[in-house]
Amino acid sequence: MNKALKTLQDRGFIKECTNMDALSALMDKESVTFYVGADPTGKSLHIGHMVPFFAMHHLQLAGHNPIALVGGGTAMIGDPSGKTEVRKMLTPEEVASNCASIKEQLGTVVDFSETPPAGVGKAVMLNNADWLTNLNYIDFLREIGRHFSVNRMLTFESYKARLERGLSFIEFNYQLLQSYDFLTLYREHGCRLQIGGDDQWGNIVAGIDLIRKTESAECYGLTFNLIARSDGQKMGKSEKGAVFLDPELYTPYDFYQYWRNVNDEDVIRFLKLFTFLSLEEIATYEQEGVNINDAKARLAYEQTKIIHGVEEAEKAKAAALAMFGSASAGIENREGMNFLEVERSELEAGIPVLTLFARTDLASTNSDARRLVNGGGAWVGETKITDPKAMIDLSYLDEVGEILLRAGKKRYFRIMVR
RNA sequence: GGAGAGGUUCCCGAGUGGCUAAAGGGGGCAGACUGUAAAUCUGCUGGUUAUACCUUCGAAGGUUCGAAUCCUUCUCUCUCCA
Repeated sequence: MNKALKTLQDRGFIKECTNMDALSALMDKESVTFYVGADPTGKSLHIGHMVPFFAMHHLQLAGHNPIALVGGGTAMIGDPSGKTEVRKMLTPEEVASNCASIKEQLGTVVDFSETPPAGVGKAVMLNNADWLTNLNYIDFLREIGRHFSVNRMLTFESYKARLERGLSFIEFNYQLLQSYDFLTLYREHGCRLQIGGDDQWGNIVAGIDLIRKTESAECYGLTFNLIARSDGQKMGKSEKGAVFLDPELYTPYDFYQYWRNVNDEDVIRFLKLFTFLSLEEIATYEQEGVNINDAKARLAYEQTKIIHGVEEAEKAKAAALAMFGSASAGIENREGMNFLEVERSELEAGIPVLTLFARTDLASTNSDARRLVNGGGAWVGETKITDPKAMIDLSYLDEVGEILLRAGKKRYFRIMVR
C-alpha cells in the first residue's frame, strides 16, 4: 500500500475507499490533488470537523496537493445526509463571514503557504460559491441533472432518515451540487480524490460517477470513521456545547481541559488522530505501567498547541498543573485561566456571592449561582460558601491579591482587582 | 386546491379548565466514590431585590373568578387525496 495511505490507515482514519488498489497505485506514481469540503454553517469549526483536515495534513506532508473547499455555495442549501432535521437557512452575509473565519482556522493544520517546503504538497483554499452561485438552472439540469437517477438517489442510506421525516427539493439537490464541485475541481485543478467523513460516502460516490460519465475519467473517494467518543457521545460536543476552535467561543484553557478529560479508552485513538506525534511515540503511552493521565496531558497539550499555538498550550498546561497538581504547585500559574476584573472599591463595599458567581462563567444567573451554593459546590479560595447571602469583600483576597472562585472540583475562575 | 394530524420548558415526550413552573426520560450542574477518567448512587435543573412575585406551553385576540388545556384568526410542519 502507498505510504501516505498506510499512515492514514495506521492512525485509524480510514473507513472506506472506492478503490484502494488503484488509488494506492496512483499515489505511488504521482502527486495527487485531493479535496475536502467544509460547510460554513457556523462562525467557527469545532473539533468534530477537523478529522478530514488532520488527514489532509498527513497527505500534504507526503507530497500530495490539498484543496480545502469552503462551501460558500452549498451552505446556502444544506446537506441532508445523515440528518433528521431540516437545517436552518443561512443568509448570504452569514455564509460569507463564516467562510472568512473558517479559512483562518484551517491554517492551523494545513500549510497554505505559497512556497511550501520541498516534498510538501501545495495547498489551496477555494470557495464553491465562485462557480455555484451563478449557475444557470436550465444549463445545469441539462448538463448535470440528466446524469442523476432519482431512483438511485432514493436508495442512498444517507437520505433514509430524511425520507421518513420529509425532505425538501432544495436539500435533495445537495448531492448534485457536491458532485458538480468534484467535477469542477477535476476539470480545473486535476483533482482526483475526495476525502471526507463517513456520512459523505453517498455524495462522494455520486461525484465520482458524474466524472466518469461526463469525462470518462476515474476518480477516487476515501472516507474516515466518524469520530465518536467511547461513551457514544458525539465528538466535539461537551457540557458547554460544541468544542469550537475559536478562542472567543471556547477558551484555550477549557479546550485543554476538554482533551485532558477524555475517556480512558479514547486516549490512544485520539493521539493518533488529533496529534502529529509519531506512532512510535504514541506506542510508548500504551505500554504496561504507564500512567494514563500522562497520555491525557500529552494529548491535551499537543492538541492545544496545534490549534491555539505553543504559548496558549503552555499557559493552559501551567494553569492546569497549578489547579490540579500538588498543592504546592504554586498560585502563580493562573495565566491560562479565565478571569474577571473588578474594581477595588466594589470589593471594599462587598459583593454578594451570588452576584459575583453570576458574573463569571461559573454560573449563568443568580438563580444558577444559588443552586451551586445550595448544592455545596461553591468555593471562594479555600472557603466553602454555604450561605447564599454571604458577601465577598477584601478579606477574601489571597496572598497575591486575587480571589479564586471555584465551582465543583474542576471549574475555576480568577477574580483580579483593578 | 381538499381532508386530517400536530407545534409543550436545552432535546425527546406526558399533560384536554383550578392540586401545573408543567409527569417521565435524555442532557447538564452539584454531592458521594475516584485518577482532573468511566460506571454507579443522591440532589438540583425558567427568572428575580425569593417562604413571595414575574415570565413561559407556535403568534395574536376572545370566553372564564381561573386557560398549556375551550373559541376565533393567523402561522409553520407532517400525512393522505387531487
